[in-house]
Amino acid sequence: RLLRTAERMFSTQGYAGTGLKALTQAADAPWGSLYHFFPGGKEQLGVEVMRYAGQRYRAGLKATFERFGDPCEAAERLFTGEAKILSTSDYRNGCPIASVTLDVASVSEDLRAACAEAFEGWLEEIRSGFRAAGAPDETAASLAGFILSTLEGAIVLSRAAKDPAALLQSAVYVRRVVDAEATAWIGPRG
Amino acid sequence: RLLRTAERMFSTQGYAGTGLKALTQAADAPWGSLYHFFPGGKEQLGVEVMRYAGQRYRAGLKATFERFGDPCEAAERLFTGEAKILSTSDYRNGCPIASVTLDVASVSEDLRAACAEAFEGWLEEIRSGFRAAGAPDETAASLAGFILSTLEGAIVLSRAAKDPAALLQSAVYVRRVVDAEATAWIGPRG
DNA sequence: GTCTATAATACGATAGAC
DNA sequence: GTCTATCGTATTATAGAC
Repeated sequence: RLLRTAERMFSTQGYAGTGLKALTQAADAPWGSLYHFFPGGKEQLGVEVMRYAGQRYRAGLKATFERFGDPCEAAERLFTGEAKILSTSDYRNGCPIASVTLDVASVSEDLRAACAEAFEGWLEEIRSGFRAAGAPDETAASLAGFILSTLEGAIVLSRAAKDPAALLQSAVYVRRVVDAEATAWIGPRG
Repeated sequence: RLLRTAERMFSTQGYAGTGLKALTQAADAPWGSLYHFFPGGKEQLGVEVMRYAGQRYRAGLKATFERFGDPCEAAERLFTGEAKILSTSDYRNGCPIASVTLDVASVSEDLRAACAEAFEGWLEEIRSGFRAAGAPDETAASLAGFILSTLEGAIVLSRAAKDPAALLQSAVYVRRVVDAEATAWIGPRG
């Protein structure tokens, strides 16, 4: 339960902005239990939260790509889905990995590596979605990097503006890119 | 000088992770001068840093678009240029606006608005770059949102992985998108 | 007016009580 | 083993000395 609460607080307040005292209070957990479960302190907590959130979102990605047979449509849905999530949560429910990355990438090497691993898992999931549709390995890899980059950046812009415009604009162009690439391996649309 | 130092520290450590004491120490400024220049405390400092950094980077964007007559090439250079900046700074020199946004977008309304204004200035600069080349207003607007989203997200992924791959992969696809769009308003390449 | 010293508080971490 | 009380430090903010 601490992990789940920490994930939410990291995504809205960042890593440095989330106090351990406030965390235990929000999770209705006693103060000592934190250092019982995480003897390594805040850094260990952060690493495990990155792992936890990484797996959770990765499962969501997998579900999205399995739900829509066409990976191109799945990619578009990532953007429109996130737009809905943000607008219905008053633009608070962002990406915990991105928040922690920008806070600590240059401060804690362990945490940076944990963030990188979480992102890598997402990239692998997106890659496999495109490979399953017949895309070559290299194409799937660069498409995944492009899609996740655009998605993460659009979340940042949308949260700053409290407006899903960036996500919706990006959705259109990303869809266009993946559709165009798809014609290269499945032939002209059909 | 405080603004310049704070911009750098925000971009590497985030807003919450940057202590005012460490800031004055890094800027070789006495402790009291901070509250002399910024009576509103840390929040006012943050707002003014966002303004300062927003204008600085906006000038850089303008210079890039003016340097390369073709806005499509300018857009691509934003990515390759940032890739060089990151790799030569050991992936520390990220985007201060994005860092602060993810730290405080849901905590301080004033700071969130300042971040949004900074991003909006960049978007306007990119838009004007494309409008100058003949793009319709709506096309320029959605292209700008897409480009800036992808750039910001690619910076996050690159910093986490300590690898410019995300930026370079994104550069290819962004270039492809803007080139394809350009044919719609200037006719087939030439 | 510009800076040093200090106040009040919250932080992360560690003891010891049950 | 699980939780409460406390420690030392760092934080932001405010006084008062020059």
